[in-house]
Amino acid sequence: MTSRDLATAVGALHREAALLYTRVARDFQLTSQQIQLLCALAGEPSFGELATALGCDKTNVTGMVDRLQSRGLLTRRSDTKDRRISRVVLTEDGHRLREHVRERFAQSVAERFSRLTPEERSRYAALAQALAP
Amino acid sequence: MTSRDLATAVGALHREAALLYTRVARDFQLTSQQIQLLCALAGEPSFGELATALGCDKTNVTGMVDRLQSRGLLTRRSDTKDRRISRVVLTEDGHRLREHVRERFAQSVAERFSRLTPEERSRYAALAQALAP
DNA sequence: TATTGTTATACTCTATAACTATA
DNA sequence: TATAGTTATAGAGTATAACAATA
Repeated sequence: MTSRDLATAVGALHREAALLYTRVARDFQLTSQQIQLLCALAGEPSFGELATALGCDKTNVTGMVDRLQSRGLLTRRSDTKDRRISRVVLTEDGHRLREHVRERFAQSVAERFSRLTPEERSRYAALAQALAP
Repeated sequence: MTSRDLATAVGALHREAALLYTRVARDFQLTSQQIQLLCALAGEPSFGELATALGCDKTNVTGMVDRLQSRGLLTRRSDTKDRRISRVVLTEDGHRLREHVRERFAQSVAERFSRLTPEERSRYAALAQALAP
């Protein structure tokens, strides 16, 4: 498999996943970026850590957290050691919603991959070979 | 591999690809969505076909095409059979740029996957198994 | 009547620069 | 001085509703 073929397969899988994220997000009245922020919350990350995980600037995280906080899904907590740092904490509602989102996304992925055309299947099989050691 | 594990791996690959797209796009002074529109241009799609391929509303395609057209990368062409339909055509500059973008993205993907940590590699290997027939 | 692309509107995401409060 | 989060700003992506041209 050439690097171009690998890139094509990765691009196809990326678009596929993006469509699923968008659909799931809409079902929950959220944006795709918002459910990705929720699912990226491991522990209690700082704003900077969230920005790195999401691949965007830290200035954007402020607004995204604002909007999710105003919906009661998460809160800010001051770091006890370094008072410059704010940490993002899921509320109970946030935990519940994230669990539902993950479950729904997993269902969507499973369903989508069970309905691949032969062409799509062979493309992903080639991707699988390239990824395997 | 459970459907949750599959979804986790797909999500990780999606985020990985998104970061690569963003970086490549910035190198060409474009947005991630713009290079995805360019790369999604197979033949001479209508606006509606583009919207479906990109997973967004047709109303957004108008603006995205406007911006790329003002940079000389593509043009509109009226369908000869149905005058309601406009088709999007890459210019010569557009073809050249798309080729460079694809090459750069392929390089980025190849380089990224050559530097996976053992943990990442095993996660993707599990994904590969789930994707293989 | 239905469909295609467009416009208007409102909201979200995004990066850059300048600011504050902490370190 | 340097860093973390914020604000202001500008541009781009997004969906909904309403519209003109065409079928």
